[in-house]
Amino acid sequence: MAQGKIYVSALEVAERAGVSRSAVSRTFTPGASVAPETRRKVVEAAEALGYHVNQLARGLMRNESGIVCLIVSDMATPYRSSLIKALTQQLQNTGKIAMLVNTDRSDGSVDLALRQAIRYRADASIILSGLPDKSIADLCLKSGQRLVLINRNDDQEGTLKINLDDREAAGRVLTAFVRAGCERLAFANSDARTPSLMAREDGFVDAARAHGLDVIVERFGGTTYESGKILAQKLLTRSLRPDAVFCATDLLACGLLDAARHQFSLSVPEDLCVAGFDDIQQASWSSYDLTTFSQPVEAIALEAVSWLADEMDPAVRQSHSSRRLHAELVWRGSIRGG
Amino acid sequence: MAQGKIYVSALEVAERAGVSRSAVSRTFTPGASVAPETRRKVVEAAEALGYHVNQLARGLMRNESGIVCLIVSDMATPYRSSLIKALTQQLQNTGKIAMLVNTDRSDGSVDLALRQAIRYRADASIILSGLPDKSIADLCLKSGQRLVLINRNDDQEGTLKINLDDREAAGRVLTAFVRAGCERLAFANSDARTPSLMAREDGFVDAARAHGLDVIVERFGGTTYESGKILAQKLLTRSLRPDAVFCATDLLACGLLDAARHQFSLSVPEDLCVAGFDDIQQASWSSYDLTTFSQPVEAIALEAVSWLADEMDPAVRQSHSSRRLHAELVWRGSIRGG
DNA sequence: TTGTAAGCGTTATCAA
DNA sequence: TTGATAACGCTTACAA
Repeated sequence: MAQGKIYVSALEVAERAGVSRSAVSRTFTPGASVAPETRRKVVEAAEALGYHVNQLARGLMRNESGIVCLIVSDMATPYRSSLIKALTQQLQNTGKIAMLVNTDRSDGSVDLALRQAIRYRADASIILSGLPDKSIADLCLKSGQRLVLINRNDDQEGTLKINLDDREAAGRVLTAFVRAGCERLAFANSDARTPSLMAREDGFVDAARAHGLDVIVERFGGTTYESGKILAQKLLTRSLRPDAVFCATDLLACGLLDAARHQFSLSVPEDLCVAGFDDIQQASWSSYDLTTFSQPVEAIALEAVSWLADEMDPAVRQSHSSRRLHAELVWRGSIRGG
Repeated sequence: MAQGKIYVSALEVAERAGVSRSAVSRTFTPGASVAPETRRKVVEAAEALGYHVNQLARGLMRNESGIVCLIVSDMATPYRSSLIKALTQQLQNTGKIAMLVNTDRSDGSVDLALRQAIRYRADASIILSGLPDKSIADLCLKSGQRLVLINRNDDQEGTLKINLDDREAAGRVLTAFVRAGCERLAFANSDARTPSLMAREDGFVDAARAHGLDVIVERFGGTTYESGKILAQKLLTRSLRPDAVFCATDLLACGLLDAARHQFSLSVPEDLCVAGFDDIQQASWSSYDLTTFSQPVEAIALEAVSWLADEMDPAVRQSHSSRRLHAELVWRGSIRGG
């Protein structure tokens, strides 16, 4: 039990300033009418006393906590952490504050996180990984909490879904591979089967088929560097070795590249063309120099936060509940003939 | 204004269960005395209604919000994000929840973050970057909010300071360099001059001097990959080229390694030995294979969180207010003769 | 073990 | 513009 928390209250400020507590309240409520002289006295007293509005109480009254809950797994990953950074920053810019909840791969863990969001009466929850149970998501929505899903698709009504044009992006890599003269194509995926990963895979396979080409698909583990190395083993030991691999994420691509060069002594892009997805920092490092797609993290964060800030009636909100953002191809040296 | 948030309250649960609201409250208060039959009725009603305790109201009454504020800059960086992950996880394990505040390099930004922590009546704040103004830190402490400083040193009383044995670690790299037969030593640092970075630098320089060796010190920019590349330019174009560089962080080391190999065509560790600090993921990637020091993130998080959970009177807490953790040398291939 | 009632620090309503 | 007063949803003596 944390003891002895003794913050100064509006009442003390009011007494010191010689005004009513309502005057104090108004002084700290943007847009409330308070005489300049009164405001001055209040501000002075507040500063002298070290007064800070109690957001717990304010949230209770206003029915608006200012809290937005970020629900994430694998948050130490380059892409995830950059998204978290963008989101917290944008939230702060609009006067909100981020609460961060870690989830693991287990099914109920998103639900648990959402329950925590409800307990703290978060104004909204942004889900970066996993998918909540329908019943708990419904509870959030019914309670007036907004829900944003990033890179998942789900038919929940009243939520904002932000996605990329993964399928189309996959088609663009294929074109690049074909132009580079590649013929034996492969796709390296994790076995997680999340919507965005599958969209990249399907998009690539379909586009290849349209060109009359086949794709070797391998899936393994999570979207990690280590999985990338293993996928390299599986792909590069084949009798008909692929000459182009599209990796579902940059992390996979980095692992695959390292294995290709150091274990299989292949030259990139001469012997093997590689593309990734996410444009994490490391993709630009000269050891990788990876051609990839940039995740528009700032744009994603902006979409999410401005949708949250938007005051619109539920009907309108619903009709604007899905955003598709563009993943830009970032040309680097891992595909021939950029 | 978020409208229409309509959560079910304890009163509604009480009515449905046919008990008083205090019975409901007690049911959700661990260790409160309530008859099994009453509890059953309450739990049933709560589940049917989708009731969740309002932490805003509970925090107001109990004078304990359950919120811990994490104050961080450069949170998308590998080391920082892994520390954030460990902290949020451990906090969740003890029933607390993390609030995340982004700071930039500017001076007042930590103060602003701390003010936010005060407004939400956070039980504690953990500062990972920057240093608060004494007056505001005092306000936190006086208000009963606990303060944890990671990798900063400051003489604030009543705060927990967690540090590593940076100086000693630096001495251990020096020994390794000397054993490897290196003679022209260099230290690559950012110009940020934070306590831990300076401790590594000073420790290295002093240890070298004790061996009768000089150290070329270069400082530039932030602790980033790009700075590492620039530092490589500065160090490796010297007429007497260093044959060993200790980099203040792994990110610097990665940049320096890439420049050394790709721009200066040097072999590591044959022509140049390199060591880093932090043991970020990328240090273990085969393109880097960097000898470095591991940041004991889990141990750091554990120290912080258990100190927060500890109920002790202020006097005792003060005498236990500083922890020094050990940074373990992780041997990889960037120094000869491991 | 249970219920009643007071109080936590705010804001919103409504006269003045 | 200002001040009293009633909420907000909860916990916690205190009494039953």
